[in-house]
Amino acid sequence: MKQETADGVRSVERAASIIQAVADAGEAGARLTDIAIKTGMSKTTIHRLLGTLVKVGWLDQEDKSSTFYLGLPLVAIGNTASDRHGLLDLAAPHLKRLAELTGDTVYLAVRMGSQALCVDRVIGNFPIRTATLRIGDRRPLGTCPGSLALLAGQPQDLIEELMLSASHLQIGSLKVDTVGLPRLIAQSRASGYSMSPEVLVPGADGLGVPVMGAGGSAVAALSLETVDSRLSEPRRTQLVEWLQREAAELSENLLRLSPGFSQREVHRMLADAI
Amino acid sequence: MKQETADGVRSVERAASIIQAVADAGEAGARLTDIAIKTGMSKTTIHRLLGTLVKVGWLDQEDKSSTFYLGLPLVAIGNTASDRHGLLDLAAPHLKRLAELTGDTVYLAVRMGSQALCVDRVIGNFPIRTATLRIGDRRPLGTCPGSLALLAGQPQDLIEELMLSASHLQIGSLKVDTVGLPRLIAQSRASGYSMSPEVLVPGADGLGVPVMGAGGSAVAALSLETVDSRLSEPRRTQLVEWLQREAAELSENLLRLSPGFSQREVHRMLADAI
DNA sequence: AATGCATAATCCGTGTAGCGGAACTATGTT
DNA sequence: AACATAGTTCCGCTACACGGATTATGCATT
Repeated sequence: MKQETADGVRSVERAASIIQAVADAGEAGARLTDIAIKTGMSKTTIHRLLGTLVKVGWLDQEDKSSTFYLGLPLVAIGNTASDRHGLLDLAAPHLKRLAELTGDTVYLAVRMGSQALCVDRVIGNFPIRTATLRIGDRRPLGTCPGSLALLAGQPQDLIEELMLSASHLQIGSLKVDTVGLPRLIAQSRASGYSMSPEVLVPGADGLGVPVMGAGGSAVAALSLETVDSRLSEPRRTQLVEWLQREAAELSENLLRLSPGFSQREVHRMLADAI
Repeated sequence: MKQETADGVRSVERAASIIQAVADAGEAGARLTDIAIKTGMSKTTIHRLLGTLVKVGWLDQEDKSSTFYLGLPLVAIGNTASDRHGLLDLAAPHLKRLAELTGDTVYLAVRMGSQALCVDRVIGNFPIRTATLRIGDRRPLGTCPGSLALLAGQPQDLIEELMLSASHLQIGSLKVDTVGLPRLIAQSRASGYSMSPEVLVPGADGLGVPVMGAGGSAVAALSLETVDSRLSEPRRTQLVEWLQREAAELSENLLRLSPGFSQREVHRMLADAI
């Protein structure tokens, strides 16, 4: 065998590995050698690519030290990425309103492969604060209220596929309860909201609801995290109601403003309308 | 002349141009031809790079349409980028507290070249909401309260340099008042806070204070935006006091937890301490 | 100071990976 | 049906990236 299925621009793939390595290093940054160990690429190559990456602003070498950090321009890029179809702007008022009504922490998540990606959050004013997820954090679908709502809102065939997918079975320390999951999904669909399948943080718990897009599947999820004592019955029904109302409104705005239709389809529809 | 000073990995530079082009296109995404027009590169090259960029997850081609969006993994990367040295985590409680105390919108900004980059914000509960900046937005230094505080907090020689820098004179529709700026900087330094040099959004105004890092220069700025009627005197003094207190605490935490010292220096200091 | 050990920067010959013009296909428009 | 526009594939040429070897730098230890 020559190369596996290597088609693609090598340098760019390598550059991506480097960025990923630096991102994994987190707030502390990474040095050339760290990256070499992590990626297995030769130091020479990394050195060359580092130069380019610094040049384009994706990496940053503070003063002239040997530690590299992710470049600040990536902040703007990342934020634009999370605003695809204007979702962030549309959802912001709903998140804010929920956080005010409930006092708890509210999250907005979208699906990224077999994971849920947290793209926004608003922390409420209730004195005891629970804020487990940060923007950019990922969870395997089905392991927290939001990601469960997102999963349950997918078409059935996709659910099967996602549950089977190997990467889905275990990501980090979180393992998906493959056995119990179908029941949880059924429950979510029946009741219109999702509860946390297992307690991740002792004392904290949450609720999630799907945000429907065109085609009847979930494009996002709104979820809420609070101390478990504040999820008991009189309050829970109220919370679910609020979440569902905001999700419905958001869904409506999404469908009106950013259709999942191609330009051609829109054209055709406009033509028909005239 | 052969090539300008072109050293660097071409493909990666090109890939960066493409990502930038897609980012500039914003929430609506970009097509191959759009990118070709914007970057001036040949379609073949773009096509090849697009393939790679999709493969590494930096671009996303929804279903199989011809529109490319920024990949969701960039959200996580961008967020890590803004958390350099743990700034985001350290600052979050202060932002939250300020937003609660004041009811107004609070921003956290850092310097990126001759611009200020907004890396976090919390919208307060006051019924009239002003939220001009979004996370990832940039402003030339000196054009808004936060960026002015950031500028005034730099060492004098850097200020001169930044004010001279051509790119600084006009970015987008914002033009820096080069003439009035030195006075504004002096005022900011004397009073310990900055006011908006000019009104960007009618009826809205703000205050900014620097967050000091090691070496006595500003590493970040806290700022606050509100309706101008809420900035008149009895209240303004109170706001400045709150901002300065939070900035001071944040500064202290920054110095304690994430020093600008190299690993060796830390080593030596620890050794001395024993 | 002197030595030793990392890590980072530079050099350079080799081979291939990336380049882009042109031709082709697909899709929507008049 | 003919046109227009956007995207894809082909292919030969060369510039460009590769990585082993070498040198330079910066910190710790003696």
